[in-house]
Amino acid sequence: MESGSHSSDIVFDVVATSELERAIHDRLADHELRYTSGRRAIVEGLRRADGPITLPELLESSPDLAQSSAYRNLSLLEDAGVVRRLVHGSEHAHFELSESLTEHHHHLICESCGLVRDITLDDTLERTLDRSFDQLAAVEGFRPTHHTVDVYGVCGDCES
Amino acid sequence: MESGSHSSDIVFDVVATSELERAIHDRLADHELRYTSGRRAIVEGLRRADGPITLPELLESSPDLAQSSAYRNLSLLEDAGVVRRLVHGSEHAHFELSESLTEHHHHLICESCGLVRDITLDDTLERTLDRSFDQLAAVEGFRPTHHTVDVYGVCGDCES
DNA sequence: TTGCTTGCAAATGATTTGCACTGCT
DNA sequence: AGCAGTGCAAATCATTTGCAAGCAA
Repeated sequence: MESGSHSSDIVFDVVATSELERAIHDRLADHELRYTSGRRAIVEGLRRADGPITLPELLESSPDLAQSSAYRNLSLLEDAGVVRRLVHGSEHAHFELSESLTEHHHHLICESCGLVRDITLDDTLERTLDRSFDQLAAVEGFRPTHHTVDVYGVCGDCES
Repeated sequence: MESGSHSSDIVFDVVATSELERAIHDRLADHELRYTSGRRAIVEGLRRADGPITLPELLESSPDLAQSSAYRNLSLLEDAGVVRRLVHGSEHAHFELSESLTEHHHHLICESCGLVRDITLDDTLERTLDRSFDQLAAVEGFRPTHHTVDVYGVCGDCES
C-alpha cells in the first residue's frame, strides 16, 4: 500500500496543476510579464494554503522570497487577474488565487485572530443575490462587476 | 421608525435626533466616555453625509476638527458601538453610524472613485442569507456575529 | 482636584518604490 | 545586447500615540 498508494492523486494533481500553470502563464503573457520562479513560488504558496493568507504567512511558507519582490509580484499578479487581494480590518491584507482560476466563493472571517476561510453559497441563492444586485444597482446608476459576502464571527480556536 | 404622532418631517427629525443623541450619550457613558462637542461634530458629520465617508471628507464637513482627535474619537466611538469602520481597497477607511443606531444595510462600492452608497436587501432575502450563514458557520466551527454584502462596480459619475 | 479631552508633533508599520545588479531570451 | 526581474534600503502615507495644556464634574 505504500509505493503506489498515492499515484492517482499525484497524476490528477499534476494534470490540474499544469492546466493552472498554463492559464497563469497566458495571463501573464497578455500583460507582458514572465512567469518566473519567484512568481511560481507565490502561486504555489497560495495554492497550498488552506484559504487566503497574508504576506508574512506566504513568506513563511516560501522562505526564499524577498518581501519587496513578493509584494511587487502580488500586485502584478493582481493586475494580471491571477491573484485577488482581500482587505479586511486586520493589519495585513490577505491574498488568494483569483476566482476565475478557482471558483466563486465567499469568506468566513474570525474577528479575533483574523483567520479567513472559504465558503460557498448554493447556486440558487447566488442567482437570487445577483438578481437583487442588478436591480439595486440599476436604481443607483451603478454597473455592478462583482460582489463579496463576508461572514464575521469567532472561529473555533478562538472560542475560549 | 414611525411613531405616527408627528405631523411634519421637521418635528420628526428633531425628535429622532434627540433620541439618537440620547442613545449615543448612553453608550459613551457605558464606556466612561463623555459626549463632547468634538464627538458631537463627528456624529453630525456622519449623520449629514450621504453614505459612509472618509476622514478627509469628515474634516472637510467639519473644518474645526483636528485630524488626530477625529481619528482618536472615531476609534473610541467604534469601540462604544456608535460608529462602524468600513475597510475596502481604497486608501482611506470609510466611517458610518453603527447599524444599531440606523438599520441593517449593505454597500455599493465604486471601483473607480471609491464612492460608497447604502443599499438594503428585502427581509426575505436577508433571512435566507442568515440561515445559510448559520449552517455554513456551524460546519466550520464558527460562531457568526454579523455579515457584510458588498457590490462592486462603477458608479454613474465614473462611467465615461 | 481629578482625570477625561484635545491638538501638536513625532512615531508606527504595512506597503511601495529607487536603484544597481542579475539573468532570461 | 537589451530589457524584465530581483533584493536591499529608503520612502510613503494613513493611522496611531506621547505629551503638555485645557476643561468639565
